[in-house]
Amino acid sequence: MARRSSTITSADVARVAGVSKWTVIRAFDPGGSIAEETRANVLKAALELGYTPNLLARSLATRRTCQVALLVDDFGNPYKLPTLERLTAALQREGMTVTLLNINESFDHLTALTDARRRQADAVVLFGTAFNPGSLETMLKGDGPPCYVLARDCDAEGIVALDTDPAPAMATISAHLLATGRRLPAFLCGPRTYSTALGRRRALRDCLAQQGVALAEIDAGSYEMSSAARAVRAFFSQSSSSTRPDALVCENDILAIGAMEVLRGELGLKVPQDIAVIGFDDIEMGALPSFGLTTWQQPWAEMVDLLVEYLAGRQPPVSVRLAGQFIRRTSA
Amino acid sequence: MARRSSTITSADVARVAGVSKWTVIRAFDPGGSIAEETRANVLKAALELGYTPNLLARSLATRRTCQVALLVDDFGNPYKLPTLERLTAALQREGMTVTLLNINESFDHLTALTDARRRQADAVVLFGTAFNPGSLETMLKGDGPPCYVLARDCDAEGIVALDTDPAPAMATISAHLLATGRRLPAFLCGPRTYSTALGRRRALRDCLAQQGVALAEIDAGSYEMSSAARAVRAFFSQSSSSTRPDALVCENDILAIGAMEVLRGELGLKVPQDIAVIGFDDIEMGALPSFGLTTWQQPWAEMVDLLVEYLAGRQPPVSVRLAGQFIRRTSA
DNA sequence: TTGTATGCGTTATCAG
DNA sequence: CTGATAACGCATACAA
Repeated sequence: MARRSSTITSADVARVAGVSKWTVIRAFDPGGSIAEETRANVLKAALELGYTPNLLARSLATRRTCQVALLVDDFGNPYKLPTLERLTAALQREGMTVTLLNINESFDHLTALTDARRRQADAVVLFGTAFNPGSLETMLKGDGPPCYVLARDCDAEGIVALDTDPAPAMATISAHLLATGRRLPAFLCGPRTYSTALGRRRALRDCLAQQGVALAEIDAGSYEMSSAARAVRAFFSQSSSSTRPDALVCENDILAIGAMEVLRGELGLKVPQDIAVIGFDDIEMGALPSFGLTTWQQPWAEMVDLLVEYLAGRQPPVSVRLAGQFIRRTSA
Repeated sequence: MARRSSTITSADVARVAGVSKWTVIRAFDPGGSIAEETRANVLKAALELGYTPNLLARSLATRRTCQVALLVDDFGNPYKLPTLERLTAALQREGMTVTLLNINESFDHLTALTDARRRQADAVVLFGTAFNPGSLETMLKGDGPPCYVLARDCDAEGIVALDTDPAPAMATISAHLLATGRRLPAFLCGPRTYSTALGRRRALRDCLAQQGVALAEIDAGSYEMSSAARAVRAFFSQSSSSTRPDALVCENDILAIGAMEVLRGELGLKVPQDIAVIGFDDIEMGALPSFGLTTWQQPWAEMVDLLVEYLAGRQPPVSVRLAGQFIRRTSA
């Protein structure tokens, strides 16, 4: 193979330092048995030449890349950004780095998982993506990196999921609604393919049913504010004043804000007087005085930190469902 | 070196298919000269064994990783998310993948650039990060991957920057303000270390000065809404009714919204009657009826698409300053 | 069309 | 403590 690159390698440094290339490598190994004087010489030569170890070659030999493949598909939800920020920062502190894989129509889970395998990623993290647990299981069959699911539940075999438990959240929300006199609650959910939609809705419905209260259901079909606006507009224009919901619980904050804009801006309803609005996630936007969105805070920091413990190998990976916290503001 | 892994390699497939490992590799090379029958056999064996080429080994040999290191530091600005989405999607379409590097106190540009070099990234993209052009130049000295700067200007040697030109933006905004009778404009900017702060402010000041109008300056110090709120609160509480600004141009939409919340919610001012508010970026939130933020849209799609052309090697990389577009809503 | 030798830059292991 | 040899899995050039 023709040498057509000018990359500086350990052999180059070795030549300059007057040692063998293995000694050069030892100089870069914190625990390498090497004389201090030799190491100093090598490091000096390395600095002169601008040498830096090639991680590709290292990974090939050690079978560790220190890279985590992160699969994301809903870029419309702003909560992803702070979570991404915390996750990347924490992993970088551990010497690991994140490869971001955007899941969409032309790049599905299988493609992404294959890419992660071919790149020898140390682990794969599915961050809030919509997936079919069954097909995921078959995709992960055989060898391949360990797989973690963040912010979504998943009972597939051998997959560790870190999720927010909908039960306490919806129990609290239900109690709050009933305590504040709401009797005609509705639930606004996004795409049906997301398990969170089902989980949260069912949890809320069950809680309300125990008190003899029914839950109306509105389908936005996606997690976009405009979809929420459209769905709310359609639903409320068809409901008479006696059947009109007096509370709207939304699958996430984005939907809640999209709904609120229509309720207040177009339908002239007052929040919370005419209708209570509750979200889920606790995104920054919801905290603005203009919205004052009452919501359920997902324990992002906790989830991310725990995930990093797993990835760093400090704790044995176990699926968990964390609680989160009720954030009461002015919208309910 | 002991063989301690169960990774399936081309040799394994070769054994099953009854050919040499080089033939296996040819089967996975779209342009490889190989008999159709042989290829079919090999692919069948590969499928059985679950073989997939090891990109690490390939990259080591070809000296191409098809990985782009993306350096990001301001995770507080929601516009990053859609841009990230478009960039990753476009690159994945080109067979490239993004490694996300979070720049912060404990992981600076030098660390990130070194990591990118060690990992043999094909290119480095600085996405709206605050950096010192001088030190960047020295860091990039020598070999190393080509470096691109997205959403920020940069005249460092050998660096290609894709940016929004502040001149036409501020000319338009200035004209709009004057045409709508504003005479006491102020500019709200984020951290001083960001070149956009200086560029936009200076451009606006120059335009206004030509018409004999002075520009007051408010310093938020960071890109957080709370900082904007604090700065606006402080500034307006000190200004008398005759010196109070009648227009507030903000370095970005986040600052604009933070400011608006205080202006309307705390100071009881009407937007745009009492004061016009203008942002920069055009984030989704600003388009909500509750804000109706008039702003300057950065041409994200254009910038990203052009960057991808460069990265894919279809166009010779050249620094550009794109125009963008005035988005007039209700706030000014 | 197929097989062979050699190189990519590192790590692991062993000999001195 | 240092040097040497074999591996990691694939690509390239060349020979058959």
